[in-house]
Amino acid sequence: MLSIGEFARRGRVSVRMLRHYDALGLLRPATVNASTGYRAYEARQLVTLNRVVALKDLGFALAEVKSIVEGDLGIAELRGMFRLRRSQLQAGIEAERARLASVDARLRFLESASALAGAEVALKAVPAQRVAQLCGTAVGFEPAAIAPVLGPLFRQLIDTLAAASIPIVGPVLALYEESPDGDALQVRAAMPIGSAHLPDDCPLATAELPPLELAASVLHHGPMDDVMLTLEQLGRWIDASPYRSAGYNREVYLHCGPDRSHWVVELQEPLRPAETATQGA
Amino acid sequence: MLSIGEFARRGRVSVRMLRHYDALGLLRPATVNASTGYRAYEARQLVTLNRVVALKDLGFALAEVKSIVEGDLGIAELRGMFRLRRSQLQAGIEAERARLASVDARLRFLESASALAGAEVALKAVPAQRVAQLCGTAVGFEPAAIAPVLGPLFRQLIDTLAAASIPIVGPVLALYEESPDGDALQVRAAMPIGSAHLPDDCPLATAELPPLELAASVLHHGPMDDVMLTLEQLGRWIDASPYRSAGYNREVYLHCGPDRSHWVVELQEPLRPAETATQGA
DNA sequence: TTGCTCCTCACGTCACGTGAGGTGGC
DNA sequence: TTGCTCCTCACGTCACGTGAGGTGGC
Repeated sequence: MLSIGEFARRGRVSVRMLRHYDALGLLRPATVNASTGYRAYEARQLVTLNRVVALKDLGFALAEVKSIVEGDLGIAELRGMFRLRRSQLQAGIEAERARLASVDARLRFLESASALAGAEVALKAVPAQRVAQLCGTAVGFEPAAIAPVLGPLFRQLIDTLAAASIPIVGPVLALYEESPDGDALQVRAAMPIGSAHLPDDCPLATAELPPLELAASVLHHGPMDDVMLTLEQLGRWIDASPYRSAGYNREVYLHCGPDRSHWVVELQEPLRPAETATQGA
Repeated sequence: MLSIGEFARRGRVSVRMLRHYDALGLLRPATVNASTGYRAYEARQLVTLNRVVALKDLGFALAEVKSIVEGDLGIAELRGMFRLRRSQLQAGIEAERARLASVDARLRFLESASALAGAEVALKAVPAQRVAQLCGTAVGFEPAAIAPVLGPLFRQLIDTLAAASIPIVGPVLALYEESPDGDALQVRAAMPIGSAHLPDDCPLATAELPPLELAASVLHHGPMDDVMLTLEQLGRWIDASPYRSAGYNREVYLHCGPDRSHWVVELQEPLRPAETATQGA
């Protein structure tokens, strides 16, 4: 028989953990002294303790560990628990990898001199353009919600124009508007087509994009997942300028080949002078 | 100005989170109605909210998020935080991968018929053997603590015997004993050498391994990281038998090539009859 | 008046860590 | 008597979720 301290040392766990497992009914001491309350464990209980620790280390909650070690689960239920845990682990690894990629992007950003100066933000005017366009709706405002909407729109737009032999006169654009209920984002994919005429059976709409009298322009390099970093830089530049944002920014896809890390996208944020600013929502 | 409900919907967060961020001083509403306590946010605060959410999603604690968004960190400190987070993420991914491998091993184990029957556990007697041996100390009892100790011992043992041209008469063994203070594990790598004579300058010791009059034997297939599963199976078999464990098991490395998933290791657990059993610690 | 939104406590979550305050055996 | 180990509360951790109980504007 081992005292709780001995048992804890042998099992490489804390005394507090053993008391906790006792309280949960997960691992009860073999005997408890009725007068002193001292717990006593048998050496063979180390096997159970090791199982508990191993299962806990796999990420099971103690309630799950309890049902597993108590052996009142059928083989099918056991398999179910482990399969569930496996899929959770896989999903967790994927999520962590995405986080790591994002942290890496921020580090690259911090280490590039551009992050310090923000020197490439420039004021410009954007002329009106005639475009062929397609619309969609994204459920969120973040890049991960927009990409799966915008991607297919771009593809359909390009394929349709190519099939109709419409000449393209500039890089493809993305434009955003709030949806009426304010909960979603209207996404617009647009391609400049000059004065070209669309065939009657064409599923695309034409539109006249209004000019931007005054816009802040900056180039984003890399995958659009990281565009928030460049947008933050743009936001800081605008905050320090005598202007304020006057709406959602346009995206001009200057270079978008198969390697997403080499994309170049111009962000054009419409501006208005600060004195009359009422922040566009 | 937006009510807390509006702001929460736009920012895709809960109202409770906004109140929490207010309480922490992480994101204060632009104004608070002095009589009603109603919070009011400006639309431009959505930018800050999005930064907060993005940083939180990267796994930063709210206190860290606060110091980052407040901008009172130098570029070096920022870099330090992101580098730390990166290494934490990398370590976390590695740990999750190890867990996943372990869960997979358990699933394979559950799905193999052997897990159900445990039929290959057998009683046997192990004769005495003369061995050359090397000893080491592992800081823990788990496979991950033992492997880095045992591996080099095996390699040194095999290399030394080969250099001395000592013929080997059986598979290599591992034996375990508790260290005197009970906190660590003595690890012994042993190679049967029959009656061969070791040269005087040989760093190896010879020893006579005592026989095991009665042992439970089972084969473990796969990497030793998963040996606990087979040991559990062995433990259940012994529990159901009229015997009890009488010490640490020996490991006989029958097949241990470069592909660890094809290893075959016999586990030999010394037994004594249950009636006289006092569990050897 | 009925809904709806807003408010402030305050408890619960999860697996313990960490004292506080006290007791029992060498 | 002094250490050492053991005991039982009970609060703190972290980022909120979830009521409870109440108020203000349409």
